[in-house]
Amino acid sequence: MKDIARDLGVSVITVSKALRNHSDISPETRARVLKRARELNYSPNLAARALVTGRTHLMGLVVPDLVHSFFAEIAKGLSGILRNSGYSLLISSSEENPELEKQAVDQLLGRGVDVLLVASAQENVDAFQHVTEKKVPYILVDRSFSGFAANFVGVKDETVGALATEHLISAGCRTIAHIGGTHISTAAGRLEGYRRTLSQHGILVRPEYIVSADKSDESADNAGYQTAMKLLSLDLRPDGIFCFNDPVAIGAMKAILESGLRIPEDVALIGCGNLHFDDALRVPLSSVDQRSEMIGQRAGRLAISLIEAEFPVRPKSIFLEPKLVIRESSKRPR
Amino acid sequence: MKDIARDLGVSVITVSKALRNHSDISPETRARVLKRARELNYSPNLAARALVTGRTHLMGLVVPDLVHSFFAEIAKGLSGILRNSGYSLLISSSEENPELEKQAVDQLLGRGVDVLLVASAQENVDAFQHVTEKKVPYILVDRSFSGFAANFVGVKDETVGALATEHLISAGCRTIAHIGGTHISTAAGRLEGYRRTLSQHGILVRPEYIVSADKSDESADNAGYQTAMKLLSLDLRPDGIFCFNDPVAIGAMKAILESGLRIPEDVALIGCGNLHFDDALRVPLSSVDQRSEMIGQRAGRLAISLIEAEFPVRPKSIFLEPKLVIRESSKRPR
DNA sequence: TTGAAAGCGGTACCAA
DNA sequence: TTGGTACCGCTTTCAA
Repeated sequence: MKDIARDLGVSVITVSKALRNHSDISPETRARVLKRARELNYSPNLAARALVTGRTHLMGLVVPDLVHSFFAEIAKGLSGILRNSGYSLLISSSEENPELEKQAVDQLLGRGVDVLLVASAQENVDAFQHVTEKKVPYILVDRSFSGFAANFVGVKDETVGALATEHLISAGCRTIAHIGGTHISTAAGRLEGYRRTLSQHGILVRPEYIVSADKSDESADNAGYQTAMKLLSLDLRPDGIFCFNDPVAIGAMKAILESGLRIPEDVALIGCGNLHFDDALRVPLSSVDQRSEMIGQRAGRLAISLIEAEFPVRPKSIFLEPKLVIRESSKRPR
Repeated sequence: MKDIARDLGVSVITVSKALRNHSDISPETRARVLKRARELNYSPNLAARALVTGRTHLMGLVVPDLVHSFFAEIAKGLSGILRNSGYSLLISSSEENPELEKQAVDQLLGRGVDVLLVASAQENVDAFQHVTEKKVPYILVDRSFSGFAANFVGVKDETVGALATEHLISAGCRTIAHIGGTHISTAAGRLEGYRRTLSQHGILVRPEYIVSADKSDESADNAGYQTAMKLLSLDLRPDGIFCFNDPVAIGAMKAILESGLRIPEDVALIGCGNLHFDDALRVPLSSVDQRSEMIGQRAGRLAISLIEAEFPVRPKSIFLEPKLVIRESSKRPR
């Protein structure tokens, strides 16, 4: 900037203003500045700008697992919105570990991100009080905390659970099990949708049909495999299994087939997330699409609006409509 | 910092030094400073620090596709190494588009990243001259440019191609086709390995067996599907197909099965990347593992060493050993 | 329409 | 071992 100013015989301030399209600069001065800036291949020092404006133009995203393509798709959607917005994206993975998530959030806050987006692995909301104190706006993505008002983008998990369960029922299943997750809102919501739908259809909700794939010490598909095996060994074997996500469903698929059972004839199967390769699985997997990429996009737009809001705004929840995707794993002959 | 200094009756400089474990501060002063800093929940303004030191402690990673789990795993490995290192990771996706990649790189350079890691979608190395000028160290990941000396972490693609082809031959295939990619080093290297191995075994390299899945206008699996269909309609149908990555192989798998052929009896299939869910596919897919997560880890360590090097160091290539993973898709009865 | 002065929150250099 | 001064590169406020 100094160089440009010197070369043109104007002040640094003038250059600064011209570069940012400030109103009170004559068109010709601006043109000259822009020209020289291009010639010198100038690009502003964002750290310096951040120091004085207090805005870093950095966004932080924390996901439980980058390799789970559901979250990768969210990141992709977000990344697309941010392109050409002037914002850069810091991504951290918590590995589904609440403690690591806290560290990641702290690191991002220390970085001075303008906004934080988190698909949280926390069991409760305590960790976010801390974020609120720092006055950094944040958005919960995919996973929320019941009874806690915060910006949120995702689907209504009860609807997800209801859609999946309803579908299994209409496919002729009557003994429907559910493999859920632990501690997180998505698990609770989907379970609730499952329960409600069964009840509405006058189907008994059996406690032994509700199990959770605890993946604290193993991968999701492994957990799904183990859990499904238990379900299949019950006296009254379920004829349909609704899994709270696709990786778990993949594990369950393996368990069912290894037990010599057919999908969907003996056991119908449905997951959540509609991963890109669901179609190419051993048995193409039915799933509830959660609009993962769209979640990222909407979250990105909301994030920008939050940053640019003059005053703190009331938390806003954006609910996307989940969509049933039916594939072989649940197409039962009537 | 000012507050701490005031509270303790020392200078800001003393605080600064104490906080950074600078040698010439008395242990007791340091202890007092640390204590007060903790009480005040102080965290340094990284933008300010970056401004004066010229180091942002930011790393930039550009990948062609976040949703392709091969790259997600690289990001995961990298992210793991960076945890607690004081570095944060900016991630951008180029969507396999050279132009978008350039933009992403420029944005990251503008951000002042201390180092850049790129799995490049460029056809040639021109775009990196630009990076070199900025004197920002960078590492090519997975994909390199032939004859261009740069830091690199990945596998030797010729070995990958050789491993896969060798395996198909030993599985009894004699008419082996290859679905490659376009313009990038990995595609060229794997093709070369394929050629060389066939020749070594005295098998004719037929041009009509070498096709490329151009995914400029469609997804990789779709491209794989289309391309495989062409191969299957040849007069002399191949009895084995080596695909240059797993998404393409998934498309090819679909094509083969839809054509009423069996895998591996009629056509054996192998891909590259060893994606996590290869095991759960319609036909479990043989693949060459490229140690994706390890690539991320090694790249991360190299990146840190590059930043901390006093003097520019000679570019270093780290080659990991690819590993054959045999699954149903290539287990042919002898 | 332009520019001077001040300062954002730190750190480096050198003197005390 | 401690601290003063200057400055990193930019923006904001206000005066010219």
